[in-house]
Amino acid sequence: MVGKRSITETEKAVRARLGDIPLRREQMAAVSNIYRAAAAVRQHLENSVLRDAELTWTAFTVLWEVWIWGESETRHVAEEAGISKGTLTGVARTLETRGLLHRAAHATDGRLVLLSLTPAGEELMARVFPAFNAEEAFVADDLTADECLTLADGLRRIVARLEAKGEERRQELLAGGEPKPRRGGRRPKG
Amino acid sequence: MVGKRSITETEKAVRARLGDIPLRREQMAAVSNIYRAAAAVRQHLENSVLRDAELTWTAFTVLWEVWIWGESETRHVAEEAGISKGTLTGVARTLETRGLLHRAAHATDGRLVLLSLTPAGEELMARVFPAFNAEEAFVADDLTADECLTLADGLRRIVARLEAKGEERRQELLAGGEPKPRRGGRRPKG
DNA sequence: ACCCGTTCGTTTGGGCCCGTACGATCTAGG
DNA sequence: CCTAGATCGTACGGGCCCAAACGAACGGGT
Repeated sequence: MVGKRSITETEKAVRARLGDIPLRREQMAAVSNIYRAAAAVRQHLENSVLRDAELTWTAFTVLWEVWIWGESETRHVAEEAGISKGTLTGVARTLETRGLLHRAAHATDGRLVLLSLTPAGEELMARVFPAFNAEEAFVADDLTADECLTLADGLRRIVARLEAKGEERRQELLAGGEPKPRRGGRRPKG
Repeated sequence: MVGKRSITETEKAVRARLGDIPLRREQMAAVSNIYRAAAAVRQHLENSVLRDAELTWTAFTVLWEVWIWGESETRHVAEEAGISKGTLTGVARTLETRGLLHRAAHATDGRLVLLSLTPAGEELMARVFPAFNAEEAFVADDLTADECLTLADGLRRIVARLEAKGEERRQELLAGGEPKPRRGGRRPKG
């Protein structure tokens, strides 16, 4: 599910594949392990707690944001959940259909939509979140509390670096070539 | 894009939301930062190197596996890439249409399909991978090499724990309640 | 040769995901 | 007022994603 070849084995194959290209091994090991760990943790939670509650990862994330912060504007929920506003429209509709989420108009700004949990949504989160947190603790249970904090700090510094300098970096990389559109996305009106 | 509220702020809101439930804060911080970092890194790479090459994250992962390991059976590629075999069928078809991937029958086992890169695929990877690796190095550039190794080790231990005990744990959690089907997935034949 | 359980990759259905286009709405500046 | 620009959530198109169902192919046992 996460790959059965070891990091060491992979690095060896990479060096064999292009021994001339200078690799940054430590950074590569750290970053590629972020993907592996994220996928493994997500899969564990999806196949245990979330499956039991019949929630997808994203649906849970959306409910969690609204649960913690209370009634929220959709753009903020999308931002916090790390999904596009277009995606949120669909997820929110699904959750509304299931009677877990409520959509309401803003009192003074007619463009805004506010999301809040229904009583059923509140009940679900009160039941699911403790189980979710228990599994988060389970996956990290081979690490001491100190090691968890060290890990969290290293990851936080990567996130902080990208928030501070990511956009600038992407601009630099694109300088010269026009920004090709990502595959997918609505076609021009013509 | 990754959320503008701090971890500290979030934890405070969580405690306010359910002060009675005992949280495991260190583990929670470590694990939730894994999601944040993974999403931030993936988004950075998708919006720079991969966008320039007109590749999605998954498509790149599939090409990378075949590039590093050479002609491979599809089930192994899916396993290593961390996607289901059904997903791989679609991704491989897309890449085949674009002339980057080649599909061939196995010499003796008629069930197997072998994937390999076309010359165009080889050329693309030789150009894209160095840029990809450079961005992996960029995102971790605030960490020393030692810190990268510490980070990689912590993440590796989480992955190892899940590989060793994840399945068993999920069995324990399901004991008592029948395993509800994940949302999505083909309906039973009835 | 013929079963029969196993293992492939593919199909299918439901859902997530992004980025562009779009219409409704708000807000400044005249 | 009124109009130009900004910003909101939604519609849409293309692609990814999973799990169950499926048919082709394998392989051991008779």
